[in-house]
Amino acid sequence: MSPSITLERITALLRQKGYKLTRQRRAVLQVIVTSHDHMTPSKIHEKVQKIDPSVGLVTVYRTLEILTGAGLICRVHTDRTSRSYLLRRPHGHHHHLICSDCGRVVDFTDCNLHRLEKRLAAETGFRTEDHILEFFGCCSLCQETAATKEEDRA
Amino acid sequence: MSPSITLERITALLRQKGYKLTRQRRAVLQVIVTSHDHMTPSKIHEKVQKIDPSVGLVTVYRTLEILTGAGLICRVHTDRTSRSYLLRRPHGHHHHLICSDCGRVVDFTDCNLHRLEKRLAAETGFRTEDHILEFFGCCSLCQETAATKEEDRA
DNA sequence: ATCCGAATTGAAAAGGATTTTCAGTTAGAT
DNA sequence: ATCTAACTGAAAATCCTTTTCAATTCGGAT
Ligand SMILES: [Mn+2]
Ligand SMILES: [Mn+2]
Ligand SMILES: [Zn+2]
Ligand SMILES: [Zn+2]
Repeated sequence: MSPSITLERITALLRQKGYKLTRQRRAVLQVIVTSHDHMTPSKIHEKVQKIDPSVGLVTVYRTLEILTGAGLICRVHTDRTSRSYLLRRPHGHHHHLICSDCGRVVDFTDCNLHRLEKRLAAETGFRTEDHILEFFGCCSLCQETAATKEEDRA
Repeated sequence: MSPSITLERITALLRQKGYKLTRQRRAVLQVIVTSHDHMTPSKIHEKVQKIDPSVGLVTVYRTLEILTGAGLICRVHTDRTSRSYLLRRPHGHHHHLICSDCGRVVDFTDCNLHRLEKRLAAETGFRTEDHILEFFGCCSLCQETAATKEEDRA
């Protein structure tokens, strides 16, 4: 079992990489660590401003770039125009189950695409090096909520 | 074997849907039908202008929207900021093998993710409804090119 | 072949996301 | 406490995409 990603662990890693731990960065980190949803830079900024209204959107962008470079956050792939980020919880290769209702993301690590990759290589001559895989749907919490509403109506 | 997607077939379908077949739209269609690469609106515009320099970028965007609505083109999911489109060759649900060297896209239809979806539903309670799956790598042509260069050096 | 009206067009402006610039501020080593 | 490179916010610049609007064009009706 790998250790969970805590604020302390992240700040230690950033400090180790030579980054300063500013008031602004702490606020951005706090927002990201305490959320299970994927969030756009703008949404993160909105939440950060509740902690510290003086933090600018540009600083959010800059912090997200650092965190991406350090492998501490993931981007989720959606059809939206703006990017969307999330704390990287599993350390290695993994994928996301994204709730279309609430934005919650559940991670999974075992995608088992080797067989498919091998078949495609044989059929098309294509040598695969990487892949994107994201599932969209409804998380268990939102299913419960929907079920409860259904009951109330009865 | 489903019939191949020809320019005639597409224009017939658009006309049937009540769209006018303008000079500009014909140019955009020609560019898309004759390419196996995914292309950004800007790249498409560039190619369209070689056929007809008077066509504006805005018209390319508008035509892409119509073609998307009619299910005649696909978007590919990459890390780039701008969108990228491609003629939709398989009719139904399918995915892409995208060459990182030349941009060529090879389609495949049989993703076989049902088992994985079932396992994830059992493990996480998540009910999946849709997914994105794209492979990145090197197409057979670019592998040959690379191999030839390697030989020449010897 | 000509006419007509709605659909379509290009140019320009607006919009939205992200990046760059720059002068002032600050974290953290000494 | 001092110092300096790293960091910051505001504003401007860049991209990509959409909207607006007056002029043009397609294609059905004459
Ligand atoms: Mn992730
Ligand atoms: Mn496709
Ligand atoms: Zn949910
Ligand atoms: Zn290639």
